[in-house]
Amino acid sequence: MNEKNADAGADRRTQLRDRLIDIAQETVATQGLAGLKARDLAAAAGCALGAIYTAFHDLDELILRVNARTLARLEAALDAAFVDAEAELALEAMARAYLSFARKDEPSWRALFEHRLPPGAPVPAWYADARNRLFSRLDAPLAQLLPGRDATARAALARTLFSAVHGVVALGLEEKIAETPPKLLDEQLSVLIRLLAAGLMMESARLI
Amino acid sequence: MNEKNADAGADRRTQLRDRLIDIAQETVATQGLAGLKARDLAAAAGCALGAIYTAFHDLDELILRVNARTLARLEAALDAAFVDAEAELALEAMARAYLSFARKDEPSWRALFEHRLPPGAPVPAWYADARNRLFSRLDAPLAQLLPGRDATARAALARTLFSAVHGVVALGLEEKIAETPPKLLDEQLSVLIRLLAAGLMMESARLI
DNA sequence: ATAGAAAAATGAACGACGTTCATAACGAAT
DNA sequence: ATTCGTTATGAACGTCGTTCATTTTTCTAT
Repeated sequence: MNEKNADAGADRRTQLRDRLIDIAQETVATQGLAGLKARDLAAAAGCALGAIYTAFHDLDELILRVNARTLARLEAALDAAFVDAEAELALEAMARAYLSFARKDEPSWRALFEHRLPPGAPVPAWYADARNRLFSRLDAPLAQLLPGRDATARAALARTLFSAVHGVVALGLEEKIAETPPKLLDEQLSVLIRLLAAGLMMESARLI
Repeated sequence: MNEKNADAGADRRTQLRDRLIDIAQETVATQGLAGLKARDLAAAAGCALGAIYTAFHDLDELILRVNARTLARLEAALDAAFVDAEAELALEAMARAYLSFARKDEPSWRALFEHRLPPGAPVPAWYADARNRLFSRLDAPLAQLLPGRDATARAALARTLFSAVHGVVALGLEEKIAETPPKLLDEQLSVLIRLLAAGLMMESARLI
């Protein structure tokens, strides 16, 4: 096997991979994770059923790729919302952006948390990286609110705040747990940010 | 059909229902929702495969029954943790109890949020009642912290706080999203409660 | 150009799943 | 003993993800 052959093969495989991810992304966006079926996917991609398994080890791997793209879009949404003003405003803007993203792309967003790998399967490093980048978006506002804290403490705090916002959004959009009217959910998020920001300012005062 | 027959039939059916729920509960507790299989369930209950569908319309209905029991145990755990002392202490105790329950009964707890009904299927009223009771546990501490608020506002706030705690616990235990070391997760929860309680006290001051 | 070897694509087949339904087993009344 | 309405049964169905023997394509060497 010479170089040209290897490249051609890798190229074809890469093209198929991308096409499958594109289609799967669209399917998950419109019908949710449960709507993703190997046979439909192959039909939509115009390839054989077995071809999917030449591009990916299994559907879980494909789903992780789709989820990585969702994470990237979520990152972009948070970045777009970031306002370089007062920290509480920035935090509120990003929380609103998170809720807005979850509402607009609910099936894709939900897929991030619905999907589970088979027991014992390790999380691929490239996926762990993608989700870790999410939390770091809160670092700048937190640094402004708590100039005294070191980076490690800030990172932990970023995770805590992100998780709290996620919880309000997740349960708020979860009709089986707590169907929350949209207006009330907006209000809940505002209240949460207000309470947390007030708490952070007291922390800050306590440190000085 | 006379009364005795009808009663006997209903009785047998009820017995089978309870037995199936018992076994499903045990299966979910040890192997998670994904471990619940109709054939294994029938084998463990010593009944025919089809008998399951004489007791329940489908497995979703059975899962809702299992989840309702989990909700009841969670309620009991929160009640046991409730301390009738200072509000912040009560809130922290209940948050810890939530985390502790999720850790101890992780597969069952996870099943509460993993399970989705088929699209368009309404949430049964008895299930909605069971989950609504959860939030109300926070009402007493909140009434202490914010004596000025009416019951509706308190209920909304209870949902917000519960959701925030849930978010920290859910993402903290979710290895695919953010594997958090146990000690750090304990710490995150403490910080969250501290921040929220501080925020609530400022709200309270602002109202007076 | 052509034969032969190597690689890749194919889709029928497999096993597991939830659910259904024709059939069998049962019990009560005659 | 016979009938008849109920209930239980598990083989069978349709769907799913995944595999792998076979076919098709692609490349190499003559």
